[in-house]
Amino acid sequence: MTDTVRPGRAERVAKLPPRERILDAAEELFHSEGIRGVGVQAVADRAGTTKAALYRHFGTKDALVAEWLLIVAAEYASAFDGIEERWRDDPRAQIRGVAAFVADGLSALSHRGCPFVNSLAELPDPSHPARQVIEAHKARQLRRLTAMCVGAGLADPEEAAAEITFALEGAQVSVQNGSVARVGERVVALVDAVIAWHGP
Amino acid sequence: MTDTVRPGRAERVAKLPPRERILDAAEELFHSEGIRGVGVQAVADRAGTTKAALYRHFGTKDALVAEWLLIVAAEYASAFDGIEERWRDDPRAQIRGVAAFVADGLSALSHRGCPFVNSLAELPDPSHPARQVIEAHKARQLRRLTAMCVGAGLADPEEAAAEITFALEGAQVSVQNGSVARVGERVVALVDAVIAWHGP
DNA sequence: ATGTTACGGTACCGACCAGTCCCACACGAT
DNA sequence: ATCGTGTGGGACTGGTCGGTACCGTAACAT
Repeated sequence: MTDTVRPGRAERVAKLPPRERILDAAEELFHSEGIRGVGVQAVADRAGTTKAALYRHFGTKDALVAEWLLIVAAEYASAFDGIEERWRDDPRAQIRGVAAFVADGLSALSHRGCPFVNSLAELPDPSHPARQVIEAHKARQLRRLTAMCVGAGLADPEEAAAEITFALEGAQVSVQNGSVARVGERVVALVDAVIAWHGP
Repeated sequence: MTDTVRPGRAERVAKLPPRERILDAAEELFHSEGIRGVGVQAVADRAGTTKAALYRHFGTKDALVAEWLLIVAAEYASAFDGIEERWRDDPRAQIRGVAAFVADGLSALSHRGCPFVNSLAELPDPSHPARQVIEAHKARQLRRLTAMCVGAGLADPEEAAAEITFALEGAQVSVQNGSVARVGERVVALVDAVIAWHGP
């Protein structure tokens, strides 16, 4: 009775090559359970493949972690692209769009915070291959935010971008421990205030 | 020649009872290497004692983690006490004092961020004994910050306290990845701006 | 002197870890 | 038909993990 035509989870993604399935599984498990809390066997199992295939493609757990974060960084970057595209000549609205994007991400159920921040907490070794991915992503994000602040004509764009970064990161952290309520609205309000504060 | 009178690290703290030495070792190792990255054997070694003694006192690694965080929370609380005492009838200065306190903590070399946030990233299990310690601490800190905002006569103290919390948490996160410069000054500036923004 | 207690030391357990190896099978190209 | 390649399956290694049990001893109270 279990072998009906209804495709199970493993079969739904069975059409993708093993490499993509492994990355999907890593995405899900690393984010929800933590990197060190997930063994490569568990990743291979959820991907419907084996450890051998995993090591054939990535060579190392650390490399898999780095590649996973690289994909997440690309997703963030394309979200930024969409925001810049949508409010093409209104940098102020772009900044608000970024804040709204983060606020939306907060409502994801059982939110575990920013994958980069969590990974940073789990990987204290500065030579870990994932570290440069994280730092590059954060630096790039700050650069884009700074460019938006420049475009918005803010008096001190670097300062404003830094403060907005604090707000966004802080909101993602605060949503993990349930102390602060209505985090989404409040981070948007704070970013708005920062824009107004530095505005022309 | 190695058994001179110069006391080694183990002897410097040898006067403290084993329980305190274990907690000191846990503090150091858990914070710098991460909870899951440190074995109980390593904690016992650095404490100059044995795993047996560690388990006699704490029963479980998880319990040791919880007790460590309890101590850190108490240290934060007493720092808040000192700040409230120092600017006894100037709540606005108290808030700035909190921001300066956090900013000072950022300059600690090889800063690994807030132990509570890092632990949260490492302990996704909501039933972990350390989780309630973390949540209680964060809630308490927000409550005290809100009280300061009330005392300062801010228009919307809950909102202001939440935004200040975002700023402080975000600064601690941002200092881990070196993307943002001058984090200390900037978080103080942001908190100042929030006060002014909500102020009467 | 005697008993109690906490201590340091160590051997040990079962479980899990990252990583390796070999095998049988399905496929596509020639 | 044959070959090479990537695959899923599983056994295996060496090491580390959290946690337990046992022992001899030093400190202290009585």
